[in-house]
Amino acid sequence: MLSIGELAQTTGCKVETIRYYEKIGLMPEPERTGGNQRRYAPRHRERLHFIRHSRDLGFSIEAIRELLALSDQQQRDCAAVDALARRHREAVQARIESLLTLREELDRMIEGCAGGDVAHCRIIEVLSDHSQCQGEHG
Amino acid sequence: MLSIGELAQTTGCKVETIRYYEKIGLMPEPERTGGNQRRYAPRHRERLHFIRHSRDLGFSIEAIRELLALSDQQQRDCAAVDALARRHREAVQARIESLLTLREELDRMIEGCAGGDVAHCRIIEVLSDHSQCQGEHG
DNA sequence: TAACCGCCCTGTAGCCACTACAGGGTCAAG
DNA sequence: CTTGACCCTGTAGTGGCTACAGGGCGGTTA
Repeated sequence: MLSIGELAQTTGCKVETIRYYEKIGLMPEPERTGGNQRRYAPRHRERLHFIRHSRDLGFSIEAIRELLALSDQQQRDCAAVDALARRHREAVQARIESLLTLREELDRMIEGCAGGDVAHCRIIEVLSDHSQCQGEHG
Repeated sequence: MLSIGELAQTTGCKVETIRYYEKIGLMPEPERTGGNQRRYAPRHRERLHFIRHSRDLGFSIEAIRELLALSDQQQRDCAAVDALARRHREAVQARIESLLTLREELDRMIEGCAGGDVAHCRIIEVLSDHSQCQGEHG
């Protein structure tokens, strides 16, 4: 049985975050010592690993809640899991595309800056006026 | 002179957001009618355009605060503006790279899923175990 | 002039996913 | 038995808004 600090260390998760996951019902309530301190069994460690890894892969708390519920129903078809993962993949893809557009606009803006004083700064000028951008962004 | 609703319409910014920008000191306090309603001059519209465009380009509120302060000092050298823009560009670049890594892991995970039941779902398996990932992410 | 209705006002609370305290209690080593 | 590292609960803060509640204003119509 692990204390919350030990669990935190083995999972790379902060103590406060573990308590937070418990409060929002993502982590089950662990046993307690006589002095009211949490003591975790291996299954808690596995679940926290699952949560942390999913978070690192960008899944939202609500998505993880669904994934956990699905992973508890071992005999059901995994189509719902697949759909969730694909939806998230598409969201990541969209974010990448919008950041690439952004980077282009930033590059154009920065390249345009030839030094000198603020009154003639290309960056300030572009920021004031979106029509000087190549395309849409944001 | 524009009412707050008119200003919102011409800038594509919500009314609440304009009031929020005023509260945090990003927008200057406008004049008021006898009945205490805000009335905006053209310079407010320009400033709000600057703010919105900067936000769309991903600058943080604090960065915009600095950019606005710098753009008010027309005769100073624009090196500080340039540095701010470049730093932001690098942050965007880093974010893109981390999302690309993420997308790769998600793709590998999704491709690995051959259907069937949750007990044998590759996605659930990888989520439980980071060592099955190619590299670091998150 | 009164009524109407859409707009405006302030202030507060909520969103996400944590993080950071304050003010106290517990556990294990020495 | 004392020390000090850890743990407890509860609340408030982060960024950048958004969404009310409960009231007031402004301009048009009757």
